[in-house]
Amino acid sequence: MTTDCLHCPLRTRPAFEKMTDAEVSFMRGFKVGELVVEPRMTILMQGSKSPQLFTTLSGWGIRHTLLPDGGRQVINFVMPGDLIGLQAGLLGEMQHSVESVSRMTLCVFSRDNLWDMFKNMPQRAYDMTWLAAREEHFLGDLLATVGRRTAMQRVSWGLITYFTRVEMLDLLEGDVVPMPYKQRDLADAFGLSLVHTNKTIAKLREQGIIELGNGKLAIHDKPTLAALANADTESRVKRPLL
Amino acid sequence: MTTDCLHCPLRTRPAFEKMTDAEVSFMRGFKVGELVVEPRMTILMQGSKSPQLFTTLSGWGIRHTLLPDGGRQVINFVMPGDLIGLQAGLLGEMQHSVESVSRMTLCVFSRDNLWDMFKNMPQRAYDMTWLAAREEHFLGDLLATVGRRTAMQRVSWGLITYFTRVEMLDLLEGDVVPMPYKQRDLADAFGLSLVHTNKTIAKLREQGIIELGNGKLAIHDKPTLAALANADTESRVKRPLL
DNA sequence: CGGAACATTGATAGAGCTCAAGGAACGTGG
DNA sequence: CCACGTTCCTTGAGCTCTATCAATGTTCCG
Repeated sequence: MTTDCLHCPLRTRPAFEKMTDAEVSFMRGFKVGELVVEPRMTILMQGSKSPQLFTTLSGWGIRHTLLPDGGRQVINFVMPGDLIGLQAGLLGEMQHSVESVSRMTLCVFSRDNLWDMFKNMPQRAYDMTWLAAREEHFLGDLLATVGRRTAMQRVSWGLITYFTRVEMLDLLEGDVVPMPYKQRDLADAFGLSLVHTNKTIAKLREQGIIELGNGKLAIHDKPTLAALANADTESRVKRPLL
Repeated sequence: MTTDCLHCPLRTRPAFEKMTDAEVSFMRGFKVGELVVEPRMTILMQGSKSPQLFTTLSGWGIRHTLLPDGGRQVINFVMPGDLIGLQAGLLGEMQHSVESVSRMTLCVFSRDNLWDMFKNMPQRAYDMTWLAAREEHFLGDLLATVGRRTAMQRVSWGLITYFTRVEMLDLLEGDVVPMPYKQRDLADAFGLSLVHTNKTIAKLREQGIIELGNGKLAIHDKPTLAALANADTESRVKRPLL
């Protein structure tokens, strides 16, 4: 029992651009199935040649790189509406792994149909490239954070950025958003040790700026957190959904 | 006096995929001009809405982000054949700046013709998306380096990666490649201070592993450098040229 | 010859890491 | 319903890697 694109629960959310009827019907054909994965499973493996791409229908995941010596760098957090596997689809091989954090439901697309899309539905192809460019933008921001910010700035920046992304998905309740990620995940994203991440979070908590725990993140004092982050405010534009 | 795509000096290099006649003639129409910039000039400014994309015909540049407090994170090194301004072309606004390091010659494309390309030359559109995915891959690797490697690993990884990229452009002479970037640029790429970068390079030099200076980089002992880098070997595939 | 840009080196301090131990929350089985 | 294991979070102590500060050297150009 899979979700028909016609009744896609994501499509109508404010974060996403409107889709034309032609696009929706194309996507119905593009979608070859649905995949449900349990928490902490590997969806795509670094180095693998997956024949499939996915769009996250529900749930939370992580994209990360594994270094030869066992180190782990989180590349991005995966949320509903996010496309994954573009690298495998285009380059032929994943350069990082994708794992589920919560239970996830994924729309499955076949790599073989990608070229069809470029040929027959250029609007969708354009959207896909748009998403790739946006992904690159995110990565650049994270790189600047990890390369040039202090621990306090990294954590502040990371939490604000995360908060804003989730907020746009309409998952905000008061000043609280879901936070399924563990401190281990955050540390690996910010390029910090687990211990130091924990201590930095503790400082923010003591000052009453945030609350974090039990699968929730609350930001009580956003202006202060933003100031600590040494960041410009993100522009919020609608994005296409694939 | 601009270069006709028909006689493009890059197209035939081993790093790039063959182009069909139809593609070449399309590119001739796509190219609206040529731009020459002197060293250390800003080509695209963070936050600007450039109406143009560029492909580097010759010369060397840098993509970097500027933080509000003055910090600078180098995102990537720009070499001949590299496409720049994709973000401005698609997202409408640059998220990082691009500056020249040496004198550069750039092929100029108009953003307005991008959609034409997706509509009428899907093969080229596909190639562009391929490039975007590859760029994302580079960024992910750099992120993992900056986030999870020690200073010695970062410098080793950075020099090897740089060397390999340049090598593929057919610019290798013995074990020497051009290195127009200053230690300041390297430090900002690796997320290290200038002083510490200098001292780390000095160590590699003392051990006879590399030579660096006077606009050249020589790698005398690649296996040792690779071991120090804690990295897997990069796969070398041909890439499209836009 | 003087100045600018870049590279090098030494001294010192501090941010963040590692190690280690304990606490809290939660599910499972007896 | 309690004991126990597992996973995650928290806190303290000590140390190391890297940043910062400061000075000197080098190269090149006008």
